[in-house]
Amino acid sequence: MSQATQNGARDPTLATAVHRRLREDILSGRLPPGLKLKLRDLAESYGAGASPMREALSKLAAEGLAERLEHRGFRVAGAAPAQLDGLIRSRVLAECAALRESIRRGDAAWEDAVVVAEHRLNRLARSVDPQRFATNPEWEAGHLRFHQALLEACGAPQLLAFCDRLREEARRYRALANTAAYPDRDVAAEHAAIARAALDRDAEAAAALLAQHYERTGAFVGADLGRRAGPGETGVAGRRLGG
Amino acid sequence: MSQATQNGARDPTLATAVHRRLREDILSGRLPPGLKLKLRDLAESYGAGASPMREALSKLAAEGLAERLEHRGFRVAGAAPAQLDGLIRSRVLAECAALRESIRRGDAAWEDAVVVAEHRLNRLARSVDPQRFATNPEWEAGHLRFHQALLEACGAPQLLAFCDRLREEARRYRALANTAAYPDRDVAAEHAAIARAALDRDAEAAAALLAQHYERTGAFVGADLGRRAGPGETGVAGRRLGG
DNA sequence: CCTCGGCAGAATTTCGACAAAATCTCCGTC
DNA sequence: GACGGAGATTTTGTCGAAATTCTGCCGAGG
Repeated sequence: MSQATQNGARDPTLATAVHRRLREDILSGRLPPGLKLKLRDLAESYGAGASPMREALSKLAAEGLAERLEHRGFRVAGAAPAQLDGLIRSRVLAECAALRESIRRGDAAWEDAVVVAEHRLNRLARSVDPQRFATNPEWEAGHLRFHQALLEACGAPQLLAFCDRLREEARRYRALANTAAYPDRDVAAEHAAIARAALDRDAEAAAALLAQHYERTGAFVGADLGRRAGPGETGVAGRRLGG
Repeated sequence: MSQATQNGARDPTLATAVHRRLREDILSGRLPPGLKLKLRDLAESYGAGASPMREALSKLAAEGLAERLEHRGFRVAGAAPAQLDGLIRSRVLAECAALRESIRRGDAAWEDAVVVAEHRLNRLARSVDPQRFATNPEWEAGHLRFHQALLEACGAPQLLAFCDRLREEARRYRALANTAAYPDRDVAAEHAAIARAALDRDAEAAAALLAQHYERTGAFVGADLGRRAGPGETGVAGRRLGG
């Protein structure tokens, strides 16, 4: 009852609360790639001691969102275009494999879930403002659910968890590039095509469409990222904390 | 100079040393699935304070080798036959996807690496004792290298890291089942067939052979595991630390 | 002018003690 | 005899300080 605030008293332990906040700050791009994460500053900034902070950072490092340098602390993971390439490739390979298996094993309940997820996604507006593009959290959640539903029948929990992790990393790159709406694209149509192919049990077509879906976004984000950072930028330069 | 012992003073920090030892103890089966990991006992047992121990456990939980129960500490991850199924399926899907891409992208250097890895593996004895089966660490390392070499040209670092993690989890199940040599199998021939198909750029055949390679081992291990635990065993029962 | 060695300063890592939560025990009651 | 609850015990989670390690700087030497 008293857990009313958005992220207030929901976390049972300080370490998990700090982990969640820190992760959100990295994923949203508020903490830029390569930033040195000084324990003291963080502890003060997030209002926690060194122990929970350290634990949160350690977990983040295991998730790939931070890097650990022994005896030299932590830093936010780099985000160079080359790394984005590897990420996209990992995503395409992992998700296509999961999708193929899902199509092979999926039953009627899986089909229903895919249909429902796509329907709900179509009911939501991509942007909260019809004039200027501004991401709609509900649409993002629906989008996530749709892609999860597609893979869910593959029967490989670890692989699904891995796909979730890669999805989050990809979200970070999107936030960093701050790419607005993509021109010349009809994402709803792409989703519809993927769903149709999956429900038709056409694994090859569905995988190809899904791969295209991710590679297109990756190309846009990569171009924007490269434009900002310039060629040769590693994304791990030693920037300092801004606030 | 003083770093003579096998795993003695190599780790720069206590937390990483404890993490390594704890992980090895879980992977080798010395710490059985579902075991409650009490912080005090562990700290005493491994000769470290609570902070490094906690950090190691947190990392282990992120890797999937331990489970975290908020305010109730940690326990060794379960190892039920059903979980093994999911693991094998994840492995087959992930590694086959990586192998296909590796075959598609691999250059001459990749081919060389595969040939060399297979050759070296064949030069090593599977068992240190020709009479009674006892795993040869060198063969294990060579085996690991061979499978890594196969996938290495896929250009997806995250996916490769994921495959490494799944390989370790699989090793844990093998250790738990303590399966001796597999009857009616010629692993060297299986490896040779996989390598040949890969070098011939026959992605379908190579993936099929690799999948068979893992599924066979999985079936043996699963059978042994089921025989020990009995049907319905969850593998997360609350056992206590033995010493 | 450039390089090397050592000396402060800062940061990370670890320790031991404290506070909060969960589990267990034991007793009274139905 | 079984159930439920209050208190004691155990265990986890957190804090602040000490020890160890890294970083940057300054001066001596080539």
